[in-house]
Amino acid sequence: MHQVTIALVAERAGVSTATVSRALSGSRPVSAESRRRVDRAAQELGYSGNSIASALRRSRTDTVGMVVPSIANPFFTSLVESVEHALHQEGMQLLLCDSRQDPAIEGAHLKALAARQVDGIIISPCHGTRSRAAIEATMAATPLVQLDRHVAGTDTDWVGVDDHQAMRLVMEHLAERGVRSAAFISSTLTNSSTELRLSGFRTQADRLGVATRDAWILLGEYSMQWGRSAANDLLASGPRPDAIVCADDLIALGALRSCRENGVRVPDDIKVTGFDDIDFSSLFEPALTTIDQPRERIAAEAVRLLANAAETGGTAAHIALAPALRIRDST
Amino acid sequence: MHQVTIALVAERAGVSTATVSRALSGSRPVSAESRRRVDRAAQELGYSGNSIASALRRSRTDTVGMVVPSIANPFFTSLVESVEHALHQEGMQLLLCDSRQDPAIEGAHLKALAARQVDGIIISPCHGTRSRAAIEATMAATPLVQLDRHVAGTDTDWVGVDDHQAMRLVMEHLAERGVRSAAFISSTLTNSSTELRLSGFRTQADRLGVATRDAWILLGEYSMQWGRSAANDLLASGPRPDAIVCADDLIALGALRSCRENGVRVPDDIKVTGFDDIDFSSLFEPALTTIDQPRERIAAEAVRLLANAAETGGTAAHIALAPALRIRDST
DNA sequence: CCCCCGGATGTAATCGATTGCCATAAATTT
DNA sequence: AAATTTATGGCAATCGATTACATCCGGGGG
Repeated sequence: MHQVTIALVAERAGVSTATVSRALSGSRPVSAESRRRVDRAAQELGYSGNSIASALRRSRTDTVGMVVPSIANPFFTSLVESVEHALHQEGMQLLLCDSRQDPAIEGAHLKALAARQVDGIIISPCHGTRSRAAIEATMAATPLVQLDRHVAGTDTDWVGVDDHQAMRLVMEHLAERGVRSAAFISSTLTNSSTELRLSGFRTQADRLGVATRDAWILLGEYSMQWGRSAANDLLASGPRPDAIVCADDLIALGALRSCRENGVRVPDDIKVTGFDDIDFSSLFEPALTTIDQPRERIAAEAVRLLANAAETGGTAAHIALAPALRIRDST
Repeated sequence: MHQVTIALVAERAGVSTATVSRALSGSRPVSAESRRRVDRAAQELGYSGNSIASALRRSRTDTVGMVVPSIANPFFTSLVESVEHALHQEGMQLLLCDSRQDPAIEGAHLKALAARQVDGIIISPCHGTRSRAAIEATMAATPLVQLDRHVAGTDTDWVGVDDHQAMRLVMEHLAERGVRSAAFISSTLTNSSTELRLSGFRTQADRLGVATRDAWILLGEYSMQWGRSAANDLLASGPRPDAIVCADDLIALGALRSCRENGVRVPDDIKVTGFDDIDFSSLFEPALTTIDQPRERIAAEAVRLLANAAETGGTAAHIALAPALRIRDST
């Protein structure tokens, strides 16, 4: 069966292709009579349009590309979901790419997205410095906004959460609960949010008189496995802190598991906090105290920034949304 | 800055656009000299191609669309991830759509994907009957494969797991563990896999002499919340079964939680099984006994089917892969 | 010495929708 | 009644890459 083209519709409706195009898109007024005939012809032929041809002509694809370090990480999953919803509302679609924490794959994805003429790119860079070259090459040709994290030295829009503020909420809450010493489990990654959370932790610990020590700063990766093994090490050796502050929920859930395995009671013996408020966190036992990132809003802002990118060629926007503390049973 | 076109490259290399196209795509031989000049010119100009134009001409987009009922459901998340990987290997990209369990949204997505001339569509239909019309309309124009579930009466390729076989593994395992009665918590959805799991449960219970009763068949939705509340009901009233068999891991995790809250010990007082083997299942306490679906292979097969769809116009393939039982602490 | 063949290249048509520009007709103004 | 505006509609160029077809060249065979 052959593709139903606008020309076919035009012929059947007894009008020109121009009129068909106008009738269907409403880009210019068309007589009621014409519209009716076009609609009917399109209906009868099952015309559904060819957005490729349309995209070529308009140089708009109504598509945005999104690149995340790992689709399977629940935090990114829910960002992807929110972005998809936001785009769907605007009649746009999502090209999803997984960089698998690899700057080379990430670069390839960015290049492919640019070649596809996407209207914009939303990216959570996988590396704090090695993602830079590809991002800079891409942003020259395509509107780009960084999500959650951003690469040092790049001048693009960014939307995320205020990490320092978040750590302040966490630490003040712990201090109120009587915590006098705390460990911090995070990732070795060098991206902005990872670094800001660590520096926020240090700053607030100092400010609130919460003791830390170098051996209590454990850097690995964002995963339950790492959280579990890091907490195992922590609990096995030396004095035990009053609290374990984790840079994301996966790590925290791993830490909770380790505590249980080691017979350390949470929150009585030790308090544990996470970051992200993924779905599982509230359903774990004990339910995890964590920072809720306003994901819907982050996604919506990102989409909005891309939509406006064409107009405001001006300076890059940095939007740090306010985090919220979700107090649960782990503290 | 203007788009760098093939014409620009041609001019700079001192050859025709035809030669540039041939040199870059290798579609036809080109002299070593020409190739060198073209490569250099492309390099210098930072030419990156316009896949929209290419797609229009070739009527291939190197894109497949994927429609899932819920991106956030960990099982679908991991299918999405696997599909993305498989596609990336083939140099293709993924347009991801979330139908949010709504046949209307699903239909709109399918229509949009068809209009975008995707090379193929991978869908997990959100409804057993109401997804049918849209799927049938779409499959006429675009290769389509259903994943995991399929809609009754549609004649498309399908890849999933052998649900009956899976239930047999679960029930035989439980019977071996001495289970004499079992409840089943599932979803009200009417899609194939939901129904096959239920009928498989019944068949195997009969065969193995495991007692069931109507009040022990609880249908709600695929979520932890439902699993928890269903198990609460179950544990609150009447005699308690030896085991709770769940139609997916989310339900099972909710059930596990309910057991703990109700002071029912797992696996001593009651055994619990899931289905899917999502990442969290092995990290929960107790770790969940469940069915591992070979997601990578499901994804790979789906992509392969789409790739071959053009050639084999023949009959639809139904590929039911073998499930594997993962025995853990919950039994 | 002429013809044929195959490799390399160029020219221009093509994919399908959009839109600038002009034409026509009807409505309104002067 | 003439002039001007307004409302519609059509023609054909256009987006950028691919490719059918034509061309050109040099070498081998007759």
